[in-house]
Amino acid sequence: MRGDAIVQNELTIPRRRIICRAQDLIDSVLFVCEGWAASLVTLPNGDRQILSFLLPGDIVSSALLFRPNPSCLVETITEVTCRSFDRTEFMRKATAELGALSVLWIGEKEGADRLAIDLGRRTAEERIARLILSLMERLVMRGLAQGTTMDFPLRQHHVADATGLTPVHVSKLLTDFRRRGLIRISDRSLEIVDDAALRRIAGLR
Amino acid sequence: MRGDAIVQNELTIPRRRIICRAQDLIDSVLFVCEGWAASLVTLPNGDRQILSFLLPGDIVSSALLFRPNPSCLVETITEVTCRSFDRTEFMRKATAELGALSVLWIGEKEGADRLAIDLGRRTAEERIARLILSLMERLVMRGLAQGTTMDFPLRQHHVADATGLTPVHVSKLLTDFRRRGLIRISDRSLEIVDDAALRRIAGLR
DNA sequence: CGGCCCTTTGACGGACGTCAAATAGCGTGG
DNA sequence: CCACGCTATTTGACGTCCGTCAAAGGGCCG
Repeated sequence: MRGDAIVQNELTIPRRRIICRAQDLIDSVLFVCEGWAASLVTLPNGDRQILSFLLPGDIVSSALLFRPNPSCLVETITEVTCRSFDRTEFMRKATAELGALSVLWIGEKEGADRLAIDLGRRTAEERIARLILSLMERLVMRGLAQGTTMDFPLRQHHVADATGLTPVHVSKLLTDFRRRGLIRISDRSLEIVDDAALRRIAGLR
Repeated sequence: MRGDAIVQNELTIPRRRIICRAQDLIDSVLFVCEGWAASLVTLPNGDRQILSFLLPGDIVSSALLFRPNPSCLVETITEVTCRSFDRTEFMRKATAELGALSVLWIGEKEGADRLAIDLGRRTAEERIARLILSLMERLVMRGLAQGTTMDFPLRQHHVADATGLTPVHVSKLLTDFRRRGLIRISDRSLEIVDDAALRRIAGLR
């Protein structure tokens, strides 16, 4: 899935900005190069559910590979730079590599299923621990973190929106995590101090 | 995606039986012809989360299109008959029709996202109402229900496993729905008596 | 310095879970 | 057809996790 030849352009988006809406018509495929974003849904009552965080290297809504209608809102968290490709052009090249596409597909589906399991069957503590660990793991896999410390641009309301909780409860649990010496947060950076304990809470052996 | 020529065979599975496990190796693609099944995950503590119900016409785990490892357990609810196709053979034919594949893909992803939203942000009442309405809708689309009445082979523990609730709480809410004249359940069949009210509860205008 | 957003903290309430016991169905075998 | 046993469902009392509300600090930027 090398697409260097068909780069449409590269663009930079300020933080807290909407990249695309569910009603938009988008004829390009976007990949995040730097920064964090989130794809999410907002309910009539104003509640928000973040479906996934987009980190550098992620595709913005793989549904856009197949049709121009985004399935949900995508919003930047930090400033984001990304590359856009013409959709039909991109798919002409990608079709040959169905394998790479299927990896994308399966990865997204597994992520969505994991989220459902967390929200359906785990406590607030478990959900937050799992969120932290999964973000760390994804960043480490991409060489963007060393294993115990990572950039952490999320506000507590992002954590709340991702875990199905309220910002108030997230605050209580995060300060509790800190008091128990599990993590350290300062200056938009998060350090996992007691990895084993955090994994135990997350239900990972 | 017509595959009549490559049917491997047709098989019948009794109710309450496991079709495939996450550790299995399956080199065929299965489609449900009759009956209901569920794909689900079980946690170490015994909790279960149903990720989707499989109705006649559904593919059993579309991940199996691309690799032989199921991502979760699939279990029959009623007796199920299904058709199996050789995976590589099936994909050879399907690759030409990327459009049909993408419809499958997007449908599954949307289903998974809807589930996460329900579990993260909706009350027990809303979740159950939405489950009933979505099952009805899917059956009607396939001509398997007339719009107000459907076969309903689910036990309350299935509803609980799908909505992230306990069987006890599901029982209380279902009897409440019945007392309020919203639905009628008898003899493994469910009738929506007050569709408008049920939709209102579900948050669908 | 003032305003805004974010975080923290505490008191309180409600939705849902847990536990337990009673009842109802349902299939099996006598 | 009845007896039995198992599994589902119902119901009530009670507990707890998490939400709501409100107020009081931080931190950052003009």
